[in-house]
Amino acid sequence: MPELPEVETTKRGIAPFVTGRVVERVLLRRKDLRWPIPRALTTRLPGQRIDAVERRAKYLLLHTEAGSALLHLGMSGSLRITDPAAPIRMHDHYDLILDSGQALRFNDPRRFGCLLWQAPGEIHPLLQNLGPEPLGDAFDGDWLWNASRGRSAAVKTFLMDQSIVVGVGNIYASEALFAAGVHPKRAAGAVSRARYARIAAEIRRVLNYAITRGGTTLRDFLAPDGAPGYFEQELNVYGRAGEPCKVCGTPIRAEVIGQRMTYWCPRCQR
DNA sequence: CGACACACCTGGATGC
DNA sequence: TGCATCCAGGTGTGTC
Repeated sequence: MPELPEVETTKRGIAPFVTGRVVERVLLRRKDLRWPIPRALTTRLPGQRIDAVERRAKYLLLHTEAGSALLHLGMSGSLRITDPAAPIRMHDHYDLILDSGQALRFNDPRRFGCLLWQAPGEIHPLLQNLGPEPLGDAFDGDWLWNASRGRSAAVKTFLMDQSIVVGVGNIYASEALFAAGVHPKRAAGAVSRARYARIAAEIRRVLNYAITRGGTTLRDFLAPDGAPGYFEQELNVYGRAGEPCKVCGTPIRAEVIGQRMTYWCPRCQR
């Protein structure tokens, strides 16, 4: 799925087309994705103007006076701006039809994404236990260091915990740890304050750089204009098992850590 | 509370 | 070519 850079790319892609537009109609082609789609999407959203688009963690929020549509792309979801009359493709699950004559169309083969509703003045339960934004001011090495004391889980698993810091998924956790020179299996609680400063800085740098490249396209992900992400060409370790490290030439290792395939250079990362 | 296994779902790649 | 198997960008839930 889309991690933070892909969701941010999606946000930037749709914002100019949906901000200030009125949702004329919500067309659902199925009644549930990961969870049932609440009635509010068809009873409250139509007729509302989208005042702003926000990304929080890997979620997107379309804010209106009556409440906010809460979207998640799951593992394989993508949003496109399209002509509502454009042919429906396999796994096109819903359209938000706008007063501009265009539609925001969601496609998601695996249906791990969701479409939910947040009432005005409320914070949806899914957003309540999230850690800080990695590109925001509340996130730094000291935050990670403090949060990690006494934790025995692998540092890579720790970084992917959305209650610690949001937006870092399986690709960027491996990439940031490579950039920081930290072995992904090291216990989170055994990583020094200085090394967390480096990890935090590399998370920021890698995410920001990936955003400038339009994210990473491994198979499904496309920006709302249909463009793939180009960060794949910049991956140093993810998906490169057995290939030489771009820094030292040592074959990249791969192993499942915390149920997710993890990649690292055994020489550059300690 | 933390750590971990599992579940959800489809499609593409791989191997026989 | 056909079929079985494995793997995939996430994350809530249940168990210990």
